[in-house]
Amino acid sequence: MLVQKIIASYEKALSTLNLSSSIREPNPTGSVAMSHESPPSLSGSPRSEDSDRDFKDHDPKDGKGTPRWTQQVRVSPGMGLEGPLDDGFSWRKYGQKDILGAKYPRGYYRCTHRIVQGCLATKQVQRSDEDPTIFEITYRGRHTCTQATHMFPPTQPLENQEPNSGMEQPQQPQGNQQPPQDLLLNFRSGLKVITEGLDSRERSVAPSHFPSTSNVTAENQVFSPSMVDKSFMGNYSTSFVSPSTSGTNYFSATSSGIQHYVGGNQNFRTSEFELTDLISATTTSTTDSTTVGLDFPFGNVEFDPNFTFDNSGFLP
DNA sequence: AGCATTTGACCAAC
DNA sequence: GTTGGTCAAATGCT
Repeated sequence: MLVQKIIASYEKALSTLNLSSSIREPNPTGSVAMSHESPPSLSGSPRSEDSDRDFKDHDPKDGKGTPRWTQQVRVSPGMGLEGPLDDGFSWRKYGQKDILGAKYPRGYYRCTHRIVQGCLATKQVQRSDEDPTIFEITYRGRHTCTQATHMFPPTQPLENQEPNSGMEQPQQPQGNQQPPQDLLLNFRSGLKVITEGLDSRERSVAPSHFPSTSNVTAENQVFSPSMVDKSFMGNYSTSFVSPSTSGTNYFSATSSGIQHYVGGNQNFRTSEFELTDLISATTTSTTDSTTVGLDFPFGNVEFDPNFTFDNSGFLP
Protein backbone atom coordinates (compact mmCIF):
# COMPACT_ATOMS: atom_id res chain seq x y z
CA MET A 1 0.00 0.00 0.00
CA LEU A 2 2.65 2.42 0.99
CA VAL A 3 4.63 1.67 -2.09
CA GLN A 4 1.63 2.12 -4.27
CA LYS A 5 0.84 5.36 -2.59
CA ILE A 6 4.33 6.58 -3.10
CA ILE A 7 4.30 5.53 -6.70
CA ALA A 8 1.02 7.25 -7.25
CA SER A 9 2.36 10.43 -5.78
CA TYR A 10 5.43 9.99 -7.81
CA GLU A 11 3.51 9.66 -11.01
CA LYS A 12 1.59 12.73 -10.14
CA ALA A 13 4.73 14.68 -9.59
CA LEU A 14 6.13 13.31 -12.78
CA SER A 15 3.42 14.91 -14.74
CA THR A 16 4.24 18.21 -13.21
CA LEU A 17 7.90 17.72 -13.85
CA ASN A 18 7.27 16.70 -17.35
CA LEU A 19 5.58 19.97 -17.99
CA SER A 20 8.55 21.79 -16.60
CA SER A 21 10.94 19.74 -18.61
CA SER A 22 9.14 20.40 -21.81
CA ILE A 23 9.64 24.05 -21.18
CA ARG A 24 13.29 23.65 -20.50
CA GLU A 25 13.89 21.13 -23.14
CA PRO A 26 13.82 22.79 -26.51
CA ASN A 27 17.30 24.09 -26.71
CA PRO A 28 19.41 21.29 -28.05
CA THR A 29 22.25 23.49 -29.01
CA GLY A 30 22.38 24.90 -25.60
CA SER A 31 23.23 28.39 -24.69
CA VAL A 32 24.52 29.91 -21.61
CA ALA A 33 21.81 32.47 -21.57
CA MET A 34 19.04 29.95 -21.52
CA SER A 35 19.48 29.22 -17.90
CA HIS A 36 18.20 32.58 -17.00
CA GLU A 37 14.87 31.52 -18.30
CA SER A 38 14.91 28.42 -16.27
CA PRO A 39 12.75 28.27 -13.26
CA PRO A 40 14.73 28.96 -10.16
CA SER A 41 14.09 25.50 -8.98
CA LEU A 42 11.98 22.61 -9.95
CA SER A 43 11.49 21.79 -6.38
CA GLY A 44 10.57 25.29 -5.47
CA SER A 45 12.99 25.12 -2.65
CA PRO A 46 14.57 28.29 -1.42
CA ARG A 47 17.84 26.43 -1.46
CA SER A 48 17.80 25.75 -5.10
CA GLU A 49 21.27 25.54 -6.47
CA ASP A 50 21.11 24.28 -9.92
CA SER A 51 20.24 26.11 -12.99
CA ASP A 52 21.66 24.68 -16.07
CA ARG A 53 24.53 23.04 -17.72
CA ASP A 54 25.98 23.46 -21.06
CA PHE A 55 29.13 22.39 -22.69
CA LYS A 56 31.02 22.97 -25.83
CA ASP A 57 33.10 20.14 -27.00
CA HIS A 58 35.71 22.06 -28.73
CA ASP A 59 35.94 25.69 -28.35
CA PRO A 60 37.51 26.77 -31.60
CA LYS A 61 39.04 29.70 -29.86
CA ASP A 62 40.78 27.39 -27.53
CA GLY A 63 42.95 25.98 -30.21
CA LYS A 64 44.51 23.56 -27.81
CA GLY A 65 41.72 21.10 -28.24
CA THR A 66 40.90 21.27 -24.60
CA PRO A 67 37.36 20.25 -23.91
CA ARG A 68 35.45 23.08 -22.42
CA TRP A 69 31.95 23.38 -21.14
CA THR A 70 30.05 25.65 -18.93
CA GLN A 71 27.59 25.14 -16.21
CA GLN A 72 25.49 27.59 -14.36
CA VAL A 73 24.96 27.20 -10.71
CA ARG A 74 22.58 29.06 -8.56
CA VAL A 75 23.15 29.44 -4.93
CA SER A 76 20.38 30.61 -2.72
CA PRO A 77 20.94 33.94 -1.09
CA GLY A 78 20.55 32.45 2.31
CA MET A 79 23.39 30.10 1.82
CA GLY A 80 25.88 32.83 1.60
CA LEU A 81 27.44 34.16 -1.49
CA GLU A 82 30.87 32.84 -0.97
CA GLY A 83 30.68 31.03 -4.20
CA PRO A 84 29.42 27.94 -5.87
CA LEU A 85 29.05 24.83 -3.91
CA ASP A 86 31.53 22.08 -3.95
CA ASP A 87 31.33 20.19 -7.20
CA GLY A 88 33.11 17.13 -5.96
CA PHE A 89 36.58 18.14 -6.85
CA SER A 90 39.04 20.12 -4.91
CA TRP A 91 40.18 23.23 -6.61
CA ARG A 92 42.90 25.63 -5.88
CA LYS A 93 42.48 29.20 -6.83
CA TYR A 94 45.36 30.56 -8.78
CA GLY A 95 44.10 33.83 -10.02
CA GLN A 96 41.37 36.38 -10.17
CA LYS A 97 40.76 38.92 -12.83
CA ASP A 98 38.42 41.77 -13.42
CA ILE A 99 36.68 41.09 -16.66
CA LEU A 100 35.74 43.88 -18.97
CA GLY A 101 32.05 44.54 -18.78
CA ALA A 102 31.50 42.18 -15.94
CA LYS A 103 30.50 43.40 -12.57
CA TYR A 104 32.25 40.69 -10.69
CA PRO A 105 35.77 39.38 -11.07
CA ARG A 106 36.41 35.98 -12.55
CA GLY A 107 38.10 33.41 -10.45
CA TYR A 108 40.55 30.93 -11.87
CA TYR A 109 40.88 27.54 -10.31
CA ARG A 110 42.86 24.47 -11.09
CA CYS A 111 42.80 21.02 -9.68
CA THR A 112 44.56 20.70 -6.39
CA HIS A 113 46.32 17.62 -7.68
CA ARG A 114 47.80 19.36 -10.64
CA ILE A 115 51.31 19.05 -9.36
CA VAL A 116 51.11 15.66 -7.74
CA GLN A 117 49.10 13.89 -10.36
CA GLY A 118 49.42 16.20 -13.28
CA CYS A 119 45.72 16.80 -13.41
CA LEU A 120 45.13 19.60 -15.86
CA ALA A 121 41.51 20.30 -15.10
CA THR A 122 40.74 23.93 -14.52
CA LYS A 123 37.65 25.95 -14.04
CA GLN A 124 36.65 29.56 -14.14
CA VAL A 125 33.98 30.94 -11.94
CA GLN A 126 32.17 34.05 -12.99
CA ARG A 127 29.33 35.49 -11.04
CA SER A 128 26.47 36.60 -13.17
CA ASP A 129 25.89 40.28 -13.56
CA GLU A 130 22.15 40.10 -13.62
CA ASP A 131 21.68 37.61 -10.89
CA PRO A 132 24.47 37.52 -8.34
CA THR A 133 23.21 34.24 -7.08
CA ILE A 134 24.13 32.60 -10.35
CA PHE A 135 27.65 31.51 -11.01
CA GLU A 136 28.77 30.52 -14.42
CA ILE A 137 31.44 27.91 -14.17
CA THR A 138 33.53 27.06 -17.15
CA TYR A 139 35.34 23.79 -16.90
CA ARG A 140 38.35 23.07 -18.98
CA GLY A 141 40.08 19.80 -19.39
CA ARG A 142 39.14 16.71 -17.60
CA HIS A 143 40.35 15.38 -14.35
CA THR A 144 43.07 12.83 -14.65
CA CYS A 145 43.50 12.70 -10.95
CA THR A 146 41.95 10.03 -8.81
CA GLN A 147 40.30 12.24 -6.30
CA ALA A 148 36.86 11.42 -7.52
CA THR A 149 36.82 8.30 -5.43
CA HIS A 150 37.70 10.29 -2.40
CA MET A 151 34.23 11.63 -2.49
CA PHE A 152 32.88 8.27 -1.58
CA PRO A 153 34.05 7.23 1.78
CA PRO A 154 32.71 3.76 2.42
CA THR A 155 30.26 4.93 5.00
CA GLN A 156 27.79 2.32 3.96
CA PRO A 157 28.47 -1.25 3.13
CA LEU A 158 28.19 -1.74 -0.55
CA GLU A 159 26.75 -4.91 -1.90
CA ASN A 160 26.96 -6.26 -5.39
CA GLN A 161 29.48 -3.70 -6.13
CA GLU A 162 31.19 -3.61 -9.37
CA PRO A 163 34.46 -5.39 -8.90
CA ASN A 164 36.40 -2.26 -9.39
CA SER A 165 34.30 0.14 -7.48
CA GLY A 166 36.26 -0.07 -4.32
CA MET A 167 39.35 1.28 -5.88
CA GLU A 168 40.10 4.18 -8.05
CA GLN A 169 38.34 3.92 -11.27
CA PRO A 170 40.71 3.40 -14.12
CA GLN A 171 40.65 6.42 -16.27
CA GLN A 172 39.21 6.14 -19.66
CA PRO A 173 41.65 6.35 -22.49
CA GLN A 174 42.65 9.91 -22.58
CA GLY A 175 42.50 10.26 -26.29
CA ASN A 176 38.80 10.56 -26.69
CA GLN A 177 37.97 13.10 -24.15
CA GLN A 178 34.43 14.06 -23.60
CA PRO A 179 33.82 16.81 -21.16
CA PRO A 180 31.14 15.07 -19.17
CA GLN A 181 33.35 12.11 -18.63
CA ASP A 182 34.26 13.69 -15.42
CA LEU A 183 30.67 13.52 -14.51
CA LEU A 184 30.43 10.06 -15.84
CA LEU A 185 33.40 8.83 -13.96
CA ASN A 186 32.08 10.14 -10.76
CA PHE A 187 28.70 8.92 -11.56
CA ARG A 188 30.06 5.47 -12.03
CA SER A 189 32.29 5.71 -9.07
CA GLY A 190 29.42 6.33 -6.80
CA LEU A 191 27.10 3.87 -8.29
CA LYS A 192 25.80 1.34 -5.91
CA VAL A 193 23.60 -1.56 -6.62
CA ILE A 194 21.66 -2.88 -3.74
CA THR A 195 19.67 -6.03 -4.18
CA GLU A 196 17.93 -6.22 -0.91
CA GLY A 197 14.41 -5.68 0.08
CA LEU A 198 12.61 -2.49 0.70
CA ASP A 199 13.80 -2.23 4.24
CA SER A 200 17.41 -2.38 3.39
CA ARG A 201 16.76 -0.02 0.59
CA GLU A 202 15.37 2.51 2.90
CA ARG A 203 18.25 2.04 5.20
CA SER A 204 20.81 2.39 2.55
CA VAL A 205 19.53 5.30 0.65
CA ALA A 206 17.60 7.20 3.20
CA PRO A 207 19.91 7.52 6.13
CA SER A 208 18.98 9.09 9.38
CA HIS A 209 19.27 12.52 7.87
CA PHE A 210 16.21 11.88 5.91
CA PRO A 211 13.00 13.24 7.33
CA SER A 212 10.81 10.80 9.06
CA THR A 213 8.48 9.10 6.70
CA SER A 214 5.58 9.39 9.05
CA ASN A 215 4.82 12.99 8.42
CA VAL A 216 6.43 13.59 5.13
CA THR A 217 4.70 12.78 1.96
CA ALA A 218 6.38 10.99 -0.81
CA GLU A 219 6.29 14.08 -2.90
CA ASN A 220 8.21 15.95 -0.36
CA GLN A 221 10.81 13.33 -0.14
CA VAL A 222 11.17 12.74 -3.78
CA PHE A 223 10.73 16.09 -5.31
CA SER A 224 11.72 18.47 -2.67
CA PRO A 225 14.84 16.83 -1.48
CA SER A 226 16.37 20.17 -1.03
CA MET A 227 14.25 20.32 2.04
CA VAL A 228 16.47 17.66 3.39
CA ASP A 229 19.17 18.96 5.55
CA LYS A 230 22.66 19.61 4.41
CA SER A 231 24.05 16.46 5.84
CA PHE A 232 21.95 14.47 3.54
CA MET A 233 22.92 16.61 0.68
CA GLY A 234 26.46 15.88 1.53
CA ASN A 235 25.91 12.27 0.83
CA TYR A 236 24.80 13.01 -2.68
CA SER A 237 22.60 10.04 -2.28
CA THR A 238 19.72 9.58 -4.51
CA SER A 239 18.20 6.37 -5.57
CA PHE A 240 16.03 4.78 -8.09
CA VAL A 241 13.92 1.76 -7.68
CA SER A 242 13.03 -0.43 -10.55
CA PRO A 243 9.65 -2.03 -10.22
CA SER A 244 10.08 -3.96 -13.39
CA THR A 245 8.13 -1.68 -15.58
CA SER A 246 9.29 -1.44 -19.12
CA GLY A 247 8.52 2.16 -19.74
CA THR A 248 11.34 4.31 -20.84
CA ASN A 249 11.68 7.49 -18.97
CA TYR A 250 14.08 10.30 -18.92
CA PHE A 251 15.45 12.01 -15.97
CA SER A 252 18.14 14.21 -14.85
CA ALA A 253 19.79 14.11 -11.56
CA THR A 254 21.07 16.72 -9.27
CA SER A 255 22.50 16.55 -5.87
CA SER A 256 19.28 17.94 -4.62
CA GLY A 257 17.20 15.33 -6.22
CA ILE A 258 16.19 13.62 -9.35
CA GLN A 259 14.20 15.25 -12.00
CA HIS A 260 12.51 12.52 -13.82
CA TYR A 261 11.27 13.11 -17.28
CA VAL A 262 8.70 10.94 -18.90
CA GLY A 263 8.88 11.02 -22.62
CA GLY A 264 10.19 14.17 -24.12
CA ASN A 265 12.37 14.69 -27.09
CA GLN A 266 15.52 12.75 -27.15
CA ASN A 267 18.38 14.61 -28.53
CA PHE A 268 21.26 12.55 -27.35
CA ARG A 269 24.73 13.71 -27.36
CA THR A 270 27.58 11.30 -27.52
CA SER A 271 28.56 11.56 -23.97
CA GLU A 272 25.05 11.08 -22.84
CA PHE A 273 24.91 7.88 -24.73
CA GLU A 274 27.65 6.66 -22.52
CA LEU A 275 25.68 7.59 -19.51
CA THR A 276 22.67 5.95 -20.99
CA ASP A 277 24.56 2.79 -21.56
CA LEU A 278 25.83 2.89 -18.08
CA ILE A 279 22.41 3.22 -16.60
CA SER A 280 20.88 0.67 -18.85
CA ALA A 281 23.58 -1.85 -18.24
CA THR A 282 23.31 -1.36 -14.58
CA THR A 283 19.60 -1.58 -14.35
CA THR A 284 19.06 -4.41 -16.74
CA SER A 285 21.52 -6.55 -14.90
CA THR A 286 19.61 -6.38 -11.73
CA THR A 287 16.43 -7.92 -10.55
CA ASP A 288 13.05 -6.40 -10.18
CA SER A 289 13.37 -5.46 -6.60
CA THR A 290 16.71 -3.91 -7.12
CA THR A 291 17.50 -0.51 -5.93
CA VAL A 292 20.13 1.36 -7.74
CA GLY A 293 21.59 3.97 -5.55
CA LEU A 294 23.38 6.69 -7.33
CA ASP A 295 25.74 8.84 -5.45
CA PHE A 296 26.65 12.07 -7.06
CA PRO A 297 29.83 13.77 -6.11
CA PHE A 298 28.48 17.07 -7.13
CA GLY A 299 26.81 19.67 -5.13
CA ASN A 300 25.42 21.34 -8.13
CA VAL A 301 25.74 19.43 -11.32
CA GLU A 302 22.70 18.63 -13.28
CA PHE A 303 22.73 15.97 -15.87
CA ASP A 304 20.75 16.95 -18.85
CA PRO A 305 17.59 14.96 -19.04
CA ASN A 306 18.57 13.05 -22.06
CA PHE A 307 19.51 9.61 -21.03
CA THR A 308 17.24 6.66 -20.72
CA PHE A 309 16.41 4.68 -17.72
CA ASP A 310 14.38 1.59 -18.22
CA ASN A 311 12.49 1.81 -15.04
CA SER A 312 9.84 4.15 -13.97
CA GLY A 313 9.68 3.82 -10.26
CA PHE A 314 11.56 5.81 -7.79
CA LEU A 315 11.81 5.81 -4.08
CA PRO A 316 13.73 7.93 -1.71
C1' DA B 1 55.45 24.17 8.64
C1' DG B 2 52.58 23.34 5.10
C1' DC B 3 48.96 24.50 2.61
C1' DA B 4 45.64 27.81 0.29
C1' DT B 5 44.48 32.45 -1.16
C1' DT B 6 45.43 37.08 -2.72
C1' DT B 7 47.16 40.18 -5.94
C1' DG B 8 50.27 42.64 -8.92
C1' DA B 9 53.16 41.33 -12.70
C1' DC B 10 53.87 38.98 -16.76
C1' DC B 11 52.63 36.99 -21.23
C1' DA B 12 50.19 35.83 -25.48
C1' DA B 13 46.53 36.82 -28.53
C1' DC B 14 43.98 40.14 -30.80
C1' DG C 1 47.38 49.04 -26.28
C1' DT C 2 43.85 46.06 -24.35
C1' DT C 3 42.23 41.93 -22.49
C1' DG C 4 42.07 37.29 -20.64
C1' DG C 5 44.77 33.90 -18.52
C1' DT C 6 48.64 32.50 -15.65
C1' DC C 7 52.57 33.01 -12.54
C1' DA C 8 54.58 33.66 -8.24
C1' DA C 9 55.73 36.31 -4.13
C1' DA C 10 53.34 37.86 -0.23
C1' DT C 11 50.07 36.89 2.94
C1' DG C 12 46.71 34.25 5.59
C1' DC C 13 45.05 30.14 7.77
C1' DT C 14 45.24 25.85 10.37
